[in-house]
Amino acid sequence: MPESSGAELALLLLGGFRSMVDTVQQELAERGHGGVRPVHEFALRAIGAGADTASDLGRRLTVSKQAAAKTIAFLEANDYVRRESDPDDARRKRLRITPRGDELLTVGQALFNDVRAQWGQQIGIEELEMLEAQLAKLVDPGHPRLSIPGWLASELGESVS
Amino acid sequence: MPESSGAELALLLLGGFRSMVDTVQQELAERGHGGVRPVHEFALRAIGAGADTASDLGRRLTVSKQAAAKTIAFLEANDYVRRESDPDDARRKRLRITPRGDELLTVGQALFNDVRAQWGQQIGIEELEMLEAQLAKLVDPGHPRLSIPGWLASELGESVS
DNA sequence: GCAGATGGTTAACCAGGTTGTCTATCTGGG
DNA sequence: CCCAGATAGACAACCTGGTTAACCATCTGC
Repeated sequence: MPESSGAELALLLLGGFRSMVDTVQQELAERGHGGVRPVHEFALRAIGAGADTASDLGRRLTVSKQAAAKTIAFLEANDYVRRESDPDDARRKRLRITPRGDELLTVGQALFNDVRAQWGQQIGIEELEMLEAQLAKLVDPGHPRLSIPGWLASELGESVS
Repeated sequence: MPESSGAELALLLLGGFRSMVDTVQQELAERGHGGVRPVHEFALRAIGAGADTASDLGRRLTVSKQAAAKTIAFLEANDYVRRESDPDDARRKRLRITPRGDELLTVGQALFNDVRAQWGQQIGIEELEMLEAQLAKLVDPGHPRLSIPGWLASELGESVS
């Protein structure tokens, strides 16, 4: 069997993902957001989409609340979110995105879109859209756990505004 | 337009990769290769392709020789490779794939191809081939890092343990 | 023949996840 | 009204894959 091996396809997909993410990460670093990784941006997006406590964020990311807390710790330490106590429930620490956090989301989104636009130039926008459509057909039929689209696609669609 | 955000595309790529890899990994486990993860298979492939020492493997996977050594340790412990001393260079421990390792490669390849074939049925084989061709155009072939970043590696890990 | 490159090992550490345990705080049924 | 149980969060120990750094043994080239 010649060049079209399934393993190669897998590597292509991973390579594509990495390529996008690496580019965005690097540009982000050059814009004053060094150290930010995709996982942080995704978490921030989930917070923007309504996950206002650590436990809640954990649920949305299908990750333990402790893991979510660690991510939040990073976001707080870097002034992307603030944690303020909830007057209605003393157990909770409500999460609020800071202006800097908003800025990160905006810039991040724009950078991802830039990469995508770049790709569109390389292979043609229509081809790119077809690629997306077909990938969506293949990926969406949800794999059991956290095939990503489930927990993120909705949040990703909407801007944080 | 939420429809075509770059971030979403990135997630689609990741989702596609994960989807393939999860499937293969699961099938592998059912065929007596439990605990094997993509990184192991890729490493084994690299060894098969000529990486016959730990340092060499590290270079091919763009990973430190120490990291490569850890992977090799797993492969050796599970009887996928053997390490034998090199008569021509006492520093080296040459890597040789065992029959079981060969079997893993064969089965793994077949499983990946199965998934790919499945995808071909879902969206049409021609469409799939086009998708591959375009992806290949986009992914820098000179930068084919196989290495999986830590934050992703954990996602690829088995939660069974 | 020796300086320097190279292979391998070990150790300390990091990042992000996990589970388990503990406290404080809500909440609902008797 | 009160206590059992659920929930939020914090902390600790541990796992997995990576990273550097340091070190020894062994080649290699001038």
